[in-house]
Amino acid sequence: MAKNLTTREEDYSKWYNELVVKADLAENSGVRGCMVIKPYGFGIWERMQAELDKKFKETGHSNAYFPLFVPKSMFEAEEKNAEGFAKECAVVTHYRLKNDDENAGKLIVDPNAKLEEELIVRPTSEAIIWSTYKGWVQSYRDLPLLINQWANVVRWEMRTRLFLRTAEFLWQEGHTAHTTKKEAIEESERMMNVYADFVQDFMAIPVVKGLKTESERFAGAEETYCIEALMQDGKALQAGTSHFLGQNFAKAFDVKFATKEGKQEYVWGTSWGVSTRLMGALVMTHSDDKGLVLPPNLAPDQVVIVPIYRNDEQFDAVSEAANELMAALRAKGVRVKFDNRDTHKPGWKFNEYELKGVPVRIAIGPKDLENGTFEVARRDTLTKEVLSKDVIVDHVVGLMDEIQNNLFAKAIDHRTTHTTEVESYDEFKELLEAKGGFFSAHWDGTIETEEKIKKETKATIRCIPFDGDNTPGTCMVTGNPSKRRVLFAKAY
RNA sequence: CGGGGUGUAGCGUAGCCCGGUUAUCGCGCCACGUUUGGGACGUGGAGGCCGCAGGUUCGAAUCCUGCCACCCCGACCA
Repeated sequence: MAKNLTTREEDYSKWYNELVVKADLAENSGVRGCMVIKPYGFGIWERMQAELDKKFKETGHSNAYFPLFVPKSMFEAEEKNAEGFAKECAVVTHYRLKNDDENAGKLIVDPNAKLEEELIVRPTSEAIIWSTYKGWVQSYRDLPLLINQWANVVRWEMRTRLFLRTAEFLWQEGHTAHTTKKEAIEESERMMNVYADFVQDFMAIPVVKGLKTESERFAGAEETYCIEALMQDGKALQAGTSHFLGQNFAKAFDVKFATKEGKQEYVWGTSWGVSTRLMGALVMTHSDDKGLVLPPNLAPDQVVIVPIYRNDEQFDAVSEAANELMAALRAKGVRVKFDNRDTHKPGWKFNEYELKGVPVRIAIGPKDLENGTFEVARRDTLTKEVLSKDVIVDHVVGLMDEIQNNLFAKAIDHRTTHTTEVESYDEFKELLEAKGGFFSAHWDGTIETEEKIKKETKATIRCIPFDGDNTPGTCMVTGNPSKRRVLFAKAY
């Protein structure tokens, strides 16, 4: 393992790539664009899953699982959605290999084993799920249908980066069906709020809730709700989306229900998802030049205890104190690891756990035993203090909240100082390059203007914020009337 | 998918232009000893289809062709 990370200042994107690999989150695999998520990275993802899954259950959803493959004819049933994903679909055309007669030991695709109908590897599951819902829904009594699935999906991306954009990624996708438009819209908004609460409270990442413009909307949706986060380098990252699908999929897959009055009506749908991309957001929001910084809620190990000793007697004495402390902390619900490996020195371990972002490190040595103290180091502030036996447990328990809150506060502060209200297009262009971040500006609401801005500056409208400034004004580009300010940024 | 770059031990690299002893160095790894409060030191050792496949040549890490993977810049995207 190399000793130092490239700094964010030197090369932000290199820093990110190195950090993800060196902190043991993930690595590239022998398969183009596909990553291996390593145990440490997967441990963090599992914590996200557990919390989200709990929230989904609390809001009435149940998990189910649908197939990885979607027959082409089924996939293309909802035209807009199919078109939107067409360019990035992996397609299965054959079902068998055979020995290559001209090349001993090699296999070739058996030309006689061509599928009658190609199978699309799901880039998202609306098609297969709605074709299934047709059989599940007959009456208003079957509604609402509130289903979530944890799955992998494949989108054949040209340029990939670990977690941020990979050809295969893990996510959850919720798919619901409702009797009324109002109920479906409420569901879309509810799930956007569930995501926002999760990302802010659990991941300590502040987000802006809003609505996507028509051009940024999910293909096949009537409306896309989103949460947008701002990374340390001033680029925005879409952290989650929730779609109101109207009756588009119901009509495409003929999902109708009998109302109380006995009339046949199409159901109203939603879908919503967050992915392993959140891992990228986590890294780019909190981490520093020394490595990963994890909020306590997500850290697989919240506290690590490092023993310091010169001989077996000291090790035994220190271990006893460590085990005692570990038991006391665990009793309070803190996830603690005692690193009693004799194969690495304390200094090596200190660096290792800083790289891996463990929130709190406690060192115990002979001096501490003598004085009845512990050395406590915080990963978020990189500060150390010596605490007495009597207060250590309460203090560390308190640190969990304190660090979680501090990380969120720091991220909020970064976003506040990197959100700029601009009045003119010149000012926008200048500050976009000089400063980056979010820009709150007036826009005339047309696709043409949005396109022009995107072409000229690479910035896009991240969202029309819900809690933004709703006072009318004039578009910074055309001078035409604008109903409200929208949020611009360069995005991942 | 277009342009550019890279690929040599687990990691980082020298050598490649200008083909020719046993492929360089550092980290890591293994053994033993001394060490242990911020990435220890000494001694000894192991580890290489020079990305893969062809070709040119008496001879290829080095030259040529194709392929694969990764990185950067575009187009596309969560």
